[in-house]
Amino acid sequence: MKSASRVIDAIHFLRDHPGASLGEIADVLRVHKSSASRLMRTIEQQGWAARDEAGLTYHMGPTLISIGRAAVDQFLRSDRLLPILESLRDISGESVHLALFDHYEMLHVMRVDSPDVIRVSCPVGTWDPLHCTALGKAFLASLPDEERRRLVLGLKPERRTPNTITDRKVLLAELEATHARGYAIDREEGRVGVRCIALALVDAQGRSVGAISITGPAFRWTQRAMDRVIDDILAAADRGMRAAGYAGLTPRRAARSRV
Amino acid sequence: MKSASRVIDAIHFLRDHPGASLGEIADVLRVHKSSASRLMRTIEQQGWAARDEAGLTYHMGPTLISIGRAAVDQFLRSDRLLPILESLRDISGESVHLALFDHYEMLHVMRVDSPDVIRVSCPVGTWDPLHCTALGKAFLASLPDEERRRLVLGLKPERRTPNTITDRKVLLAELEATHARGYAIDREEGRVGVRCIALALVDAQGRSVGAISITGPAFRWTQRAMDRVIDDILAAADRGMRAAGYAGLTPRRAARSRV
DNA sequence: CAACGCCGTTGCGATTCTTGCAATACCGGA
DNA sequence: TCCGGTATTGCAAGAATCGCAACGGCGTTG
Repeated sequence: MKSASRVIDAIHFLRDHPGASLGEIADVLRVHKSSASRLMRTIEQQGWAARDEAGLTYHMGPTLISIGRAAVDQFLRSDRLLPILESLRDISGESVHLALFDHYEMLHVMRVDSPDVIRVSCPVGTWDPLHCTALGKAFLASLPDEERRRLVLGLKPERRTPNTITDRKVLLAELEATHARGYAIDREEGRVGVRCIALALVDAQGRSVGAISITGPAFRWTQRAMDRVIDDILAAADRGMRAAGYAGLTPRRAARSRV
Repeated sequence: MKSASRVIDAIHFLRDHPGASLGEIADVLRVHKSSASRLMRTIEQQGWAARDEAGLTYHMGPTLISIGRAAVDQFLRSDRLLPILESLRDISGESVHLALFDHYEMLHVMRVDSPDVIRVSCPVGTWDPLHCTALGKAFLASLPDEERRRLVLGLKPERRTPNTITDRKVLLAELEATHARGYAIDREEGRVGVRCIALALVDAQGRSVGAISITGPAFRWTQRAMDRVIDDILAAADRGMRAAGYAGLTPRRAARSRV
């Protein structure tokens, strides 16, 4: 099924290279210019690509906006992720959240609450910033270097608590550490009294989609408490993500989970 | 370019029929089940489709989430829509906003301000509800009947001002009138002292993407003021949208603009 | 001013990829 | 165990696609 892949490859290329020319597209797809011309015309007619006035450069078409919207909807209705959240809650005893990257923030879309009377829970549908949450840091850390830098340099890391990282350079270093560690930690950086760890959610093609966080009150969800369960959490998350058709943890993270 | 269209048709079908089986997909695409099987496998490998555990039903894949996100980005960076907003501002003298439908609200993404010292302007990046803004009503009115009903019946029309429509049945009737009229009117339903008219933005394939509104203070942006420029506005919007690769106004609206 | 280079588009024959069929494999229920 | 319902695979026929070469538009250059 070669030609089907070509359509998808073309859209992916347009995503990463807005304003590409026909020649570039033909080059990347390894086809003749004439074939690329015919292909792009078809895609354009379907509204999945658009050209500038001159007809020389291609962009993603507006119809893809509604595609993405529907994809988020169906993603949420899918019940394949809930078991992951539940298993992480059972292991940790704390609330578990799933958030997607959306408009430069993390959008909370799914939640499983801690059974404890004292618990932390963020309403579904609300947004959290990237720089001061474990969710955001896990997501950022999972991105390719270039994209991560672009995002970090584009945001304004405003102070939320005394622990908030407000310097972009420090944040980038923290993201390096997060990447090496395999999971993100929020040490009361977004809200006083709240601590989280979070794991990036990466699809089978390696694209970062969002993150899953385990959130608890700082007096209980201490470093020691995290250390006690982190191996189980990493193992369970890796299993669950793979079972749900995602990439699972990266080799480095998986290595740690094998300890 | 038949096979390229097939991929796109398949995704569109999955959007409208989440959980479709292979048989249904083959049926819609007018191909043999075996071909559909091979096609869907390819799409699935690319992350654009996903199956349930049993492998019997298909859904949109998580990778499409990032596709949609990038499409919004490129949509905003495109400068083909700005001229439309500017021309509408010049005709009306009021501020013009462009919003996309996003998570059951209208997301403001582009703005051109009125030159007047007294003006209304909504920050880019903020959301407005569907039921009490011209943007939302124009978008809803442009949808197919079934989808419109589904959306309206799903939302909670909370009161914002004395003029807010809080009854879903009344709202549906208002949307019928909006559709017939060709543009939406907000009579201080969202904010006291603010009036708007809005036009739906529909892509070349007939999919509603968002809306464009012209917003002014109620003392100046009166029914009489609107009547004075409405024909010019409709004509300019129709021209501009078509030039930018969108559907332009519907025949009914266009008919009015020919008056 | 004409020739050139660069870009995207079109007509056409060769070929590659895709298709539909039939057979196979799988699962659950009778 | 067999049946009805799925999805998948091997294979030959066939159709859609490909690459080529030629064309037309546009800006630059000699």
